[in-house]
Amino acid sequence: MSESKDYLYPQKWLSKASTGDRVAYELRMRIISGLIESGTILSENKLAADFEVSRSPIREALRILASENIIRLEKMGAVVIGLSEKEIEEIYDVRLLIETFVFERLIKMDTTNLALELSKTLEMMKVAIKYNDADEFSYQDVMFHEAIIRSIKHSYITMIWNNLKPVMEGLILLSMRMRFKEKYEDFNRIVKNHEMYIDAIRAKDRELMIKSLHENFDDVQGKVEDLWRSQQMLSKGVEPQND
Amino acid sequence: MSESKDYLYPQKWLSKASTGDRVAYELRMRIISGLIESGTILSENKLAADFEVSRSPIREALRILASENIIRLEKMGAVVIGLSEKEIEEIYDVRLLIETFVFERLIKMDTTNLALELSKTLEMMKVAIKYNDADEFSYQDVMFHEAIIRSIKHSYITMIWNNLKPVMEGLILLSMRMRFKEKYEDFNRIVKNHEMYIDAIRAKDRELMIKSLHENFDDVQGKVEDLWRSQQMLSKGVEPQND
DNA sequence: ACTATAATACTTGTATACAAGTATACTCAA
DNA sequence: TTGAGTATACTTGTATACAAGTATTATAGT
Repeated sequence: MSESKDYLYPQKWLSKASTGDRVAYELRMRIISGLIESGTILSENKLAADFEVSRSPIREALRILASENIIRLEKMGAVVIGLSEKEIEEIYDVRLLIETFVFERLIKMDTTNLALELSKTLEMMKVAIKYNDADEFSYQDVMFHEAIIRSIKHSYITMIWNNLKPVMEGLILLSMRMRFKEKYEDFNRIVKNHEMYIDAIRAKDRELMIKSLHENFDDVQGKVEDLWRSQQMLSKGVEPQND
Repeated sequence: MSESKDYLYPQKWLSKASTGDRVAYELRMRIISGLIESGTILSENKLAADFEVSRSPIREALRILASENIIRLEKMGAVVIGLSEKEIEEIYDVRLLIETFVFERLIKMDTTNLALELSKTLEMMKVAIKYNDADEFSYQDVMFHEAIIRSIKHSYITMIWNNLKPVMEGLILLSMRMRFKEKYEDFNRIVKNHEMYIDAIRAKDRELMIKSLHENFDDVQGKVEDLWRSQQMLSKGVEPQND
């Protein structure tokens, strides 16, 4: 894990991660970005050689990615599933599903502290926009939704989130990096949308929340084609995994 | 993995499983059943010695159980979380959530084949009841719900199911073993309930489906206290993991 | 040219070895 | 008795070795 290649995943987010986790994060980004094409067969030995680590952390990484449904472990090799538009839609189905569930619980709770935390996070997002920091913006965006989901303290909803989060984060990272370069004006809408979400939580307004969720959904979902373009862009200079 | 202890998980279901999976299945049962108490700290070395395997499959098993939220990996050792009533309720929350989602999709599909498959599975359940085979019954019960969930071919809903399934299966196994001994009359109601579910799917009757789901929910959920009693019963003769 | 069989070069699964870090217990000093 | 510091026995993370199985390739026979 010490090669000189460009990494797609922000290295500073990995300060405490084990080698296995690092490999998983990086491999995930390469798969989501399309750098490693769907259908590719990954071998533990080749990956170990590429990342210059032993098979142990590679195996660990492959199990993680398999549990996220972006690869499939077979008898001989791991087959890359990747993310087609269908899968991305499905991810957002699940996000909608769990955030709707969460909101129903939130309605019965005191949401003052949560709303406050979300406001803070949104402020950070604004700063990230100001300083053109796509990665930091993505991080805060993910934290925004994580804060909402964790707030109801439902361990099995949190479990689903934990399984979904890495892929979501990857998607958001790629999407935001592209937009910071090409669609800077998008961020006004994104900020507005998050403000709407906070208002919905503060006011416990179910309709407003659904509206905001769906707009956020359309915001990412509708722009998938752009994302694929951006992936082409980001893929330059790094060679594919397999021959 | 060749010790002479009594196993809680049906060994014949593990014919093709790797050592790591076997350990995971067995450990999961011991945790769910309360045989290994919540709060216990599991060490890889001790587990490896107990199961008479190396640390590699043990590590694999621990990762699996951690992703299912029944243990928590820490710096020194894995802490058993287990299943309190809160967790069991949460599992059923999620089952309700995803099965409701699935049903909405089913309504837009041709459900003839699915209804047929479910009828077949239900027949098998009846045979299992007739021959007093709790494990076979549990297996078919799980397959019943799995068939429904898989039928919509939604990879991320399937992913959630895959994460939930092992724990659900364990709960059902323990619950059914107890009932076959103590509450045989329950099975009439369970069969009726599954028939209702099939009818709902065939007729695409949303209300009937919700009714059946909730009854099934109450059926297991309401009987948690019994389950704990049964766990005591099943736990006899096997000593705990830790000292 | 084509099939059957054997050799080979891969694959994963498991066991083991070693390194680095952490908690515990013990020793020595005040 | 109490406290600081050190030794020790544990822990996990990673690398490596080996075994068993599978696909592919090469070879021999027709």
